[in-house]
Amino acid sequence: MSGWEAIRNDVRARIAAREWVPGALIPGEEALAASYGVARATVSRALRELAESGLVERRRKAGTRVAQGLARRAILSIPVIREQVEALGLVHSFQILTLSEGKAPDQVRRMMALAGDDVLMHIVTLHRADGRPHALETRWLNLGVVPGPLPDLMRVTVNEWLLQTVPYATGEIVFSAEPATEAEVLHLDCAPGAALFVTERVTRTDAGPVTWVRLAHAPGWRMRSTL
Amino acid sequence: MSGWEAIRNDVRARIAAREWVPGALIPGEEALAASYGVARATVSRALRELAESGLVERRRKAGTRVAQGLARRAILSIPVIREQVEALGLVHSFQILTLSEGKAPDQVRRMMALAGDDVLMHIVTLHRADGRPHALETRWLNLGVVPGPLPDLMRVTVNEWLLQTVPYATGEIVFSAEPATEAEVLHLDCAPGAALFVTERVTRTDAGPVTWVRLAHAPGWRMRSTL
DNA sequence: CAGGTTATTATGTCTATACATAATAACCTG
DNA sequence: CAGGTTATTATGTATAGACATAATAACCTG
Repeated sequence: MSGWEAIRNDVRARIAAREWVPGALIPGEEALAASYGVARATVSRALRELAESGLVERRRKAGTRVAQGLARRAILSIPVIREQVEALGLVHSFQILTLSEGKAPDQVRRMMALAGDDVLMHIVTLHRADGRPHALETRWLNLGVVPGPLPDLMRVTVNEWLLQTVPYATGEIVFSAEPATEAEVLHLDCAPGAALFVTERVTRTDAGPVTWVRLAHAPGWRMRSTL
Repeated sequence: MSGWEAIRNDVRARIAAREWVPGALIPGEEALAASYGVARATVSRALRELAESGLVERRRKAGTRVAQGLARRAILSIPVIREQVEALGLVHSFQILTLSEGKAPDQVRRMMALAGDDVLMHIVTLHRADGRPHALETRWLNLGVVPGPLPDLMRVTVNEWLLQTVPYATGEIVFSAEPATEAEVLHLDCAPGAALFVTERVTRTDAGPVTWVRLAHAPGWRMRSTL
């Protein structure tokens, strides 16, 4: 363990041990540096990490204090479905159910913040794990902002292709629980109204909105993370 | 915008512009430092941020390359329920339905990795937003590892008290969609089997597992994040 | 004393330099 | 040529020193 990590852990431990309670001011960088026998930059690095993880709050002149911000933070890794499935030791396969062009529904157009009445590509894909239905993907793709031609959609999923092609994109993601629609009952092979874990995602680049996708997972799907 | 941020953004933009495609090696820190006219440490800081956000991967001697790791990362902020509710402009209130001591069910004991047959405190709380049911919280609390006496549970939620008392804790969190149980139907005022967004969380300190909590949100709840 | 100006201070950033470390490439040697 | 040793290299960490910045505290001044 390198020096700044040791200091970060020590500060963490002292906060856990309630040596410094939430809201309290902890010693300045200079003082800590002296007490640990390191340079100020090293302490600074340690405290910066703690600030990024939300454990302390830092303000110029005011100093560093233990956060009483009542939030925990979790970093979610959102893998592509293939990796989700393969992580379970299962074989991933997929099947395109619909592939057409048209005007997206108003709700989708609003979430994508689409201005004109652009024509989007509409793709519905069923993902399987060891042959059993895993997730139903409904996607609208803005061909105007993706560079180059579409890939062979039989061989590679749109999502994986997008991650390669538009590697840096921002966006929003929403998680919810929704009762299975008729199409989902049919393709995911579940009971009508079954509780499905649904993620909805919009991604965009500077050039404009790229895609909107809704992923309905088969019943029993769990998304986990450490905090 | 400070220097290293400008460099981070420029590198980001050049990746977005496909000057460097996924998998490609980008120039070394020294070369970039020279081209931007800054010190190596400044470039290093910029690239480290990009590595932390998952856009590039760095390895000693091998250099820095654009990630083809097919995952996006999202940072979830998990606020306390009161803040969730107040963020919607509603008034939060809560009501303790059950408060007892006993042995937790095996499933909970397993998730908490409890060794002995410790007695835990069992607390069921109904949270309301503007008087309407918002979430049903089922909690097991390990009194052995929390310091000091319990607070006045009529005035402050266990969760907020824990965040103050045990500010640094690790844990796992699991999100899922589940059909409403009988108790949930009753207290959340929803249809039998309605799709509920459920979060399950275990937190622990060095001293041992602190708490296990299951939160079933009323239908329609959405959790959102940017990526 | 209210309101504005100035000093002070802790963090934020940057520099140049040095050495550590991990991973690869180049080199032997049997 | 296989297998192990050594050199090389890009990132990782640490250093002291400097200046920037934001926020507070102290000080005037009317």
